[in-house]
Amino acid sequence: MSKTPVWKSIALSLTSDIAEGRYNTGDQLPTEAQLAAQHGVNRHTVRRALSDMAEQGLVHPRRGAGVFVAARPTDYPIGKRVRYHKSISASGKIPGKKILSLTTRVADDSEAEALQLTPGDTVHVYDGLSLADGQPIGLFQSVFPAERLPDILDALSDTQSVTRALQRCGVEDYTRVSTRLTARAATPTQALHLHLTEGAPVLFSVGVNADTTGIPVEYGRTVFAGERVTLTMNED
Amino acid sequence: MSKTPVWKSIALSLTSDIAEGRYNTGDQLPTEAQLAAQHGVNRHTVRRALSDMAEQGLVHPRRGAGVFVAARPTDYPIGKRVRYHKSISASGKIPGKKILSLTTRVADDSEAEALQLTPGDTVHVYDGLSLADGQPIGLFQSVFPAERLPDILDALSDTQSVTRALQRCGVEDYTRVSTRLTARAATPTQALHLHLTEGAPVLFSVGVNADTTGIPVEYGRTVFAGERVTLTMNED
DNA sequence: TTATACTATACAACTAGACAAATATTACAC
DNA sequence: GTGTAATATTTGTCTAGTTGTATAGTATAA
Repeated sequence: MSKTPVWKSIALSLTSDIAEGRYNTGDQLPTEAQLAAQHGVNRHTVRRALSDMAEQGLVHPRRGAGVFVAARPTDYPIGKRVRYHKSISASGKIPGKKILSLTTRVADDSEAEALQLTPGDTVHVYDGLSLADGQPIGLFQSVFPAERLPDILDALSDTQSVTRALQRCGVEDYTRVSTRLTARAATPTQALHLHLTEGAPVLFSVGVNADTTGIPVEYGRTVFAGERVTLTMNED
Repeated sequence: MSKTPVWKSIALSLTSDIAEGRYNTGDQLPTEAQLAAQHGVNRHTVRRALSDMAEQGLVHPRRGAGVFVAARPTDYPIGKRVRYHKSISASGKIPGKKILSLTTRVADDSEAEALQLTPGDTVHVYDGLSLADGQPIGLFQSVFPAERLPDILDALSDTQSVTRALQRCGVEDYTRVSTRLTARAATPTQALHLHLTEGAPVLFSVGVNADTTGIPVEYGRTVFAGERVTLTMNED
C-alpha cells in the first residue's frame, strides 16, 4: 500500500528541512553518504531524491565538493493536521461499559499460565466494550479463575465494574502485576466494535491483576482504538 | 491427488528449515529466483509462499536486498527505572543504537513545556534508531535542555547511551516521570527507518525523565515497530 | 462457463559494489 | 608564508543483482 517511492519521501523531507530554514541558501547539505546512512537507505536512492530536487532548482551539486542549497522552495508541503486525542487514564477507570457476554468455559493455555491454573480448570469470562462520551474506545476480555471466584459473573452483571465485582467476591484490593502493550492492525471484528476501518492501528494490552497475597485474580486483554486513546502512565 | 497448493508446501518447507535452525534470525534466504529454480516452479509461486510467511511475521523482505528471517518480537520494558541497554540484553538480544543526527535548535512549545523551559531556550536534540539483533525496533528523538547540559552532544556521540551521557554531564541518576502511549499508522519516513510498510501499526511513546531533584532532563519521543515490539510495564 | 493455481514476460524500484573525475585538505620543501 | 605534491573526500557513472508490480496466457477442477 506504500505508493510513495522511498526517494520521494526523502526528497520531501529534505525540501521541508530547507523550507523550515534548517538549511539556508548556500549551505552545504550532508554528504550523500551521510544522508544515506541517516535515512537507512542506499546512496543511489538519496541521489535519486537529490537529482529530483536539482531538477526543481532547489539544490545544485558540485562534484568533489558537495551538494548546496540553491534556493527556497516556493511552496512546500505543510504537516498534516494534528489530531486531538481523548486522554484516557491507564488506571482502568473508564466511564461507561457495555457487557457483550458473560460466559464460563475451560481456560486455554495462555490463560492458564497467566492465572497459574492447571490445564482443564474453568474460568469465567467477561467480554465488554469501554465507552467514553458514548464512543467505543476499547474492546476487552477479562478472565477470572472460576474456582477462586465462583460468583464473579453475577457481581459483574450487577456492577459492570471489575473492581467492585472483585470486592463483592472477597478481593479487597488488587494490584497490577504485569502489563504488555503492542500496536497492531484492527481485525474486521475489532474494527466493527470500535467503529474503525479494518487495518487501523490499535493498542493491544495484556495484563494480570493479583490480590494482596500475589495470587492472580484477573487476566485482561484489551484492544484500544489507537486514534481515540492515549494511555498515560504517571509514576508517583 | 494432493490438494495442497504448491506454494503452501514450499512455505512449509522453508518454515521448517527456519525452525530447524538451517537459517538463523537475520539470515538472508536464497533469492526468489534461486528458490524458484530449486523447487522447479515459477518465481511468482515462490513469492506466494514468501508473502504468506511474511504475513505470519516469519520473514521480512527488503526490496533490492533480499528476504531475511525475521526476529521474534522484542520485549521492551518501561517503568520508573528502565535502561534500554540493560533491558534488551536481559531479553537475550544484542542491543544497539544508531545515531541519525545530533543538532541544536530552539525548543518548540511542547518541548519547552515538558522540560519546564521558557520559550526561546535552546535544546540539544538526538535523533536515532534503537536496534535489537541489528533489527530496527524504535525510532526516537531525545531532547535535552542546552543550558543545563551543554556538553551532552559530545557525550552522546562518544557513548551512544543516554544514561552514560547524562552521567558524564553530572546527572548521576534519573527516573521516568511520565509516559504516554498511543497506536498510530506509520508515516512513509517512519516506515523507511523501521523497515515497515507505510500504514503499518506503530506504538508512539512520549516520556519525560527527571533527575533526583525532580527537574526534567530529557524529553523523549519514540516510535516503535508494532510487529516487533511488546512494551512491558513493571510496577515496582 | 468460471474461478483457481500456476506460468511467462517485462519493467520499475532499490540495493550493492566498484571505479573515475573533481575538489578539498594536509604535509612538506623552500 | 607560499607553492606544490600527496592524500582524502565527494560527486558522477557504470554494471549487476534482487524484490515489487503489472499484464497476459494456460491448464484444470467445480
